[in-house]
Amino acid sequence: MQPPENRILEQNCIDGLNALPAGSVDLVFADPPYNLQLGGELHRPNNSRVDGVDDAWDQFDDLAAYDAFCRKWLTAARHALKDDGSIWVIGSYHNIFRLGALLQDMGFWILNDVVWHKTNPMPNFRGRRFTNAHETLIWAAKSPKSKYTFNYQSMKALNDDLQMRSDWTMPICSGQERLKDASGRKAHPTQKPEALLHRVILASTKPNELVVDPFMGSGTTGAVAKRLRRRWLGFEMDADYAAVARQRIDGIVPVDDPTLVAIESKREAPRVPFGWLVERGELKAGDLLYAGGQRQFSAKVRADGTIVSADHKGSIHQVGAAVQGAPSCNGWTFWHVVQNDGSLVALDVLRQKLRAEMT
Amino acid sequence: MQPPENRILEQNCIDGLNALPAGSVDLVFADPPYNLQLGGELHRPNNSRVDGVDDAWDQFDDLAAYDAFCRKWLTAARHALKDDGSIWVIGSYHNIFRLGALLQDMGFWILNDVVWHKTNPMPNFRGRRFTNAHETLIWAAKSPKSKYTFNYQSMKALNDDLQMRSDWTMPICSGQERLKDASGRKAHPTQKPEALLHRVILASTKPNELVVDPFMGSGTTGAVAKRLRRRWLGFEMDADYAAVARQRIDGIVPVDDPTLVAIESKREAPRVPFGWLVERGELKAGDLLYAGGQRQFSAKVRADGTIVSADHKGSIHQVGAAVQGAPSCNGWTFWHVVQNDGSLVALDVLRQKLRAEMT
DNA sequence: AGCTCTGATGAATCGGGTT
DNA sequence: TAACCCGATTCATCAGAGC
Repeated sequence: MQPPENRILEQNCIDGLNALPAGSVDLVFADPPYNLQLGGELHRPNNSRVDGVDDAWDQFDDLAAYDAFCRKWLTAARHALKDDGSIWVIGSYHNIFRLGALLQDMGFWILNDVVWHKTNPMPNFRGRRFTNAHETLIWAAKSPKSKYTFNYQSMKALNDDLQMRSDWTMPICSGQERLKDASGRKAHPTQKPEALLHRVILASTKPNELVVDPFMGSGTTGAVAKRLRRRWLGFEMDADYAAVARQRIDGIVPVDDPTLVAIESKREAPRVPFGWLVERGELKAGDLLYAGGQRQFSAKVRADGTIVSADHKGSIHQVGAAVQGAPSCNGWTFWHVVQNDGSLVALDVLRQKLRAEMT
Repeated sequence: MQPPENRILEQNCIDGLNALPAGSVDLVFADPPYNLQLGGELHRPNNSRVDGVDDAWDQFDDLAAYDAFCRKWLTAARHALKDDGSIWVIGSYHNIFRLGALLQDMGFWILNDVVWHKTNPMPNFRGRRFTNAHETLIWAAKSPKSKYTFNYQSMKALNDDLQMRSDWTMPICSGQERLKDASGRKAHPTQKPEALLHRVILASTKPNELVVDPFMGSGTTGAVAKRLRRRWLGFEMDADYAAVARQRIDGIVPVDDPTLVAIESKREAPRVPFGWLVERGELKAGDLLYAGGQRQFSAKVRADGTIVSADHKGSIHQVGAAVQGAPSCNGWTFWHVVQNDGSLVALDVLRQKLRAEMT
């Protein structure tokens, strides 16, 4: 018996996966509900309202209900998966620990956790936490003995001939790629970027294998699978989402050679904030900075990377500008530190050193 | 009863934490061991994985044993922690999902998961997976209602005046910082970089607060806490590790000037009611305030520190929100006054002046 | 055509003290 | 306890208008 393929089934994925022939699927990619628990409304500092994910499909009574739901669809996915197949799940801190623990409890063998480092995340508007700037993927085989697929050379080639790491830098899905409905609003609240699925599918499947997405949503998995000449199957209970996804995937043209498809974002030269020099111990809180002829200006370094000079407090740039009465200042070239031999060296030199170590 | 402080206790942390007065600890930082073998011997996450595990039932036994162990020390940590304290744990994919799920099950409230992006990770020699290039930290409050400490401005300063994100780029601990034993070998297998603890402690504690590390190891937590003028306490059962850590921490010199490690929080700045500006004569009843482009909004100051704008009457915040039709407004930055030279200056600037005169 | 400026927006567990 | 009120808080990117 063959599983259905290259279709979206408007069906509960638990029933759908269980109905597939056992061991018929090469890869499962799952972007399940995250179980976000939003309080009231959230506003940006300019008072505009944040359009959060408060859809009914993301509501669960409690952690136990969420766990029970996940155990069911993971069990169904395990049934459908080949012994040498593998599974990817994606989530945030709200749910990823539930998913990871469940996978382990069920006998899956975690191969990697992968961090999607977002280049352009939404800020934390209230200043109460760190900017939530990443999501986590877990890649797991069905068992420790599984002969899972990993296209090592393809991944290395994608990464300028360096081993692909467990942290992936990519922008969120926006602009032309983001699907819109008739009224111009986003067609799906959590559409994933194609670059992410490109890397997942290229890493862990071979051409013509079957990729199944239990929560198809806007259809990114199907779109990328089709382009990369993999077979695919998706479950999506929401008819509107399913319609959007079908239309999207119909428009995809498979490529002749997947390795020719380059939709990866370039790596950037790392930014090095001044504070990192303090954290790293290149400078210590209390160290003195000098500037101007005859060391006309001086300032003291604080533990958080600000500096203090008489009445002025702030970043190296702010204080540099203030002591000179100038509108602006490049603190990296303005301020100097005394080296062991008594000579002065600009902060910029220390930054170069650090940057070299970080590439 | 006061907890012991600035010491390393060679004691099981479960007993040790339980013996501390309830609610006496401001911050817990834990780098727990990872166990895949029954029999009580614990292995660190980065050590080579246990080879003997090829039976799925062994895994389940090990996972259950590990969960039970973690539940015990987390329960003890919860006992010792203040209601408004917070906890950090660090781990890899082997154990971080167990820890995260347990924290949630026990009522902790996850604030962020943070990714330590390693600039120089160990490569994956066999080429069967992605290079394991990060570790994950979880930062959690004791409950959703907790008034945990987050030094937003310090973190922002540390990152060149941009919000600190949930992904932190740092090298692993090596070179001079890495502690060696008498024979030149590394003194501890999983010594954490001081930069990591610098950021953790600076983010989530105030000077002189108590930081406790249940698995002290080579003493990085104590070293950084001491340097940043926090009180600290560590548990370490291995006498060799404890000795190394004590010697290390003894050599640490705290930053000499307490103001260099102090936290500047705008939220904690002394409150200056708007009315004081009127009382002091900085503004007079009848003076006009302006806001918006082209002085779109205006309001008149009254003698009691309220303001009036057409139909709206009340505080600078209330009227600012009302004229904009916004849910809230910071009147200090919204409203401006005309200076002698005709330019506009925000009320916040006048407040700054007054605050400076009050110190 | 090309530039600048403005506005919109993205998986969000986003107050605290006083009365 | 609950109501009230002060007042702190955003980054990268893209679309579209305006020049």
